[in-house]
Amino acid sequence: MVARDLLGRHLVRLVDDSTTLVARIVECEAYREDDPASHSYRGRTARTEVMFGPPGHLYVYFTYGMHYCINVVTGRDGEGSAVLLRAAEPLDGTEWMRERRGVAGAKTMCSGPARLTQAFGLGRVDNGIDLVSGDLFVARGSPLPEDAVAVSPRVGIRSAADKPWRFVERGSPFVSRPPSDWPGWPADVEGSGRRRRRGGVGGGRG
DNA sequence: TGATAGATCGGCT
DNA sequence: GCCGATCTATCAG
Repeated sequence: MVARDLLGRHLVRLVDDSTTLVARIVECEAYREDDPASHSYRGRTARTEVMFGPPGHLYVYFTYGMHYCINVVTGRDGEGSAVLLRAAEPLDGTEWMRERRGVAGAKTMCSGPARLTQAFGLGRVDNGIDLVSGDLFVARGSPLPEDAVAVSPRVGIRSAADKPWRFVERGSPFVSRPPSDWPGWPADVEGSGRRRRRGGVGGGRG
């Protein structure tokens, strides 16, 4: 599975001659065309067009009115599959990221899909860029051994929430939300914390 | 045309 | 721990 294979690899962006951003991917989620939680589930639209394009491209989407998230398109041309990059451990270029993020701590620098996107200075304009020939790409990094990978249900979705298509590095402090089966994190997924509120979000227009 | 849900984060209590 | 901000696509009528 591609999503699992991305863990431990390095996300690299060449900003300019003196600045290179490197972050080690510690958390990601798989989204497929036949997956109700995926943007591509309802078919090809102008927004999800990139997802259906050839693999190795970047799919950037905007959500909740204020956040961008980045995905790596994995499916063949015409297939709407992608992997959401949820969290990473900053390795290099952290000062540049810090300016972008406005936070000091490394732990919260990239610990969330929107945070990671912001830290790398990515946005809507980067939607559809080529991850092979451009200045943003995924390097080999250090692939994780099998026993270092934890699998859990995905975060923040209602449909297909039972699908264990979220992959995280076991024990990493840089993940967005530790899975419920980690020691010291009882029942985080279902019980406490962020329940999806209802009725307060819709209707907004800009 | 209007209503609703959504792969979130940060601030305030 | 809870709530607000604010854009986009889809569905219903």
